Amino acid sequence: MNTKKKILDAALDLFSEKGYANVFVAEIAEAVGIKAPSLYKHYKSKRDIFNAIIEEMKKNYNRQAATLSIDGNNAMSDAEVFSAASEDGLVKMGFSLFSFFLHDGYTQKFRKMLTIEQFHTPELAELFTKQYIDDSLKYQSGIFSLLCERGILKGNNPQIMALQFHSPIYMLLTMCDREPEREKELTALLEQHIRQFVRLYSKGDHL
Amino acid sequence: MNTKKKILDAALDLFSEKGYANVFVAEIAEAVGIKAPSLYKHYKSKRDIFNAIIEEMKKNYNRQAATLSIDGNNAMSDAEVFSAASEDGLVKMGFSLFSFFLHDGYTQKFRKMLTIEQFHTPELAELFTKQYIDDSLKYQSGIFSLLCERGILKGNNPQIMALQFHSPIYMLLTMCDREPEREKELTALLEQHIRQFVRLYSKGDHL
DNA sequence: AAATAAAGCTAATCACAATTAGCCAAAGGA
DNA sequence: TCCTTTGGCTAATTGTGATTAGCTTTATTT
Repeated sequence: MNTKKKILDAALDLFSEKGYANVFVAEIAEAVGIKAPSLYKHYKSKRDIFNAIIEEMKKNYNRQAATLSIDGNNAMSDAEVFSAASEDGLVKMGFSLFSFFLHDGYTQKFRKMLTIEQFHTPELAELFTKQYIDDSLKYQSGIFSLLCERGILKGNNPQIMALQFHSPIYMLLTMCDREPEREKELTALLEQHIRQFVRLYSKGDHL
Repeated sequence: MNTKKKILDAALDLFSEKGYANVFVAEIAEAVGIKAPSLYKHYKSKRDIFNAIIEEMKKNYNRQAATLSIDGNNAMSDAEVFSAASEDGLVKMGFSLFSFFLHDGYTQKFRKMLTIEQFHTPELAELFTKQYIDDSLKYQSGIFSLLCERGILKGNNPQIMALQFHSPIYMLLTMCDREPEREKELTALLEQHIRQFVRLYSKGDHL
């Protein structure tokens, strides 16, 4: 039931592995358990399926962003500040971010699909940068800004702190996307990065 | 003259913008100034052109890597150590790396092409990670290792230092690939990142 | 229960794009 | 100069893969 949704899932699955142009509508149909022409009862073209995926993922993202205020437009609760205040707290935060992005099926597939299709239109390029970089940086800037204000970390440029915190995580993530068998090794690096980061920005610490 | 080479150039140009599957052989031919069937006097198929690009770029890369010992297997000269020792030295090094990768035509096009095609085969995924991440990290680890040994920087984990130095640079690079109009803004961030990085790893510095 | 809509199927169609056939002109070595 | 190779062209060929036509069945509405 709900074939329309199943089509999107199957298509995302295939697009994320092979790219839009290398997927046949017949493949999508087969994955759903119907024949190719039947797809056209639900979507008017292959492109239309692709666009629907984008719209759906945008919607999800914006919903998430609104509740988590991940788009950087909102303050943190005291509980959140507290949990990010310690080295272990930041490790936990980094890991959960990393793990979610890496293992959540939709998130990973959508990221891979956008990676492949990002140069196809400027809109996709912007979406990519917004979702995976700019918004994350804004959100984390907010956190670091608070941590500095409260004297928990030193530093006067939260934006750069966010860049330095986030980009290694993101890089390790994309490496796992390409070579999943390296996950263990790369997770170890992730932890070392975060611990080092905290020590660097801790007051009076000498590494 | 040397149509064979011109074909590779034109193909790389197109593949890097639209991806392999979205480029017609007729387009490549037109860019070269010949008709599609004439291409087959030089390469036996479209795929063959793609493979030739990969081989050519691999060769170039290995040549470069050998002379620069960028693959991390070689020591630095004293002059290089010296030039990397100061804040301005590292800024310069980061900028020249960034600028080369961003503006060198072949380098940028090849990176974009690999980005699009990376999930097509495991070989391409490995090539991507090797060229743009692992080798850079090894190389920079070597540098930071030296700088630490000589007491110029503090820190005991050159690999993580390299990760923290390199990944923001790489992230800003990919952002410029997607949205070239942001180059100025992103270059400013690059400089701030490097200066901050040096201060963090400087002995007895208080940000 | 009749009527209509929704969703599936098989069998075309249609378009397009890679590749091959076969011809011709220029280049260059014997 | 003749012969062969090289690289180009036009005109097929071929395969394929998205989409449409038109029919059937199932579900929904009245």
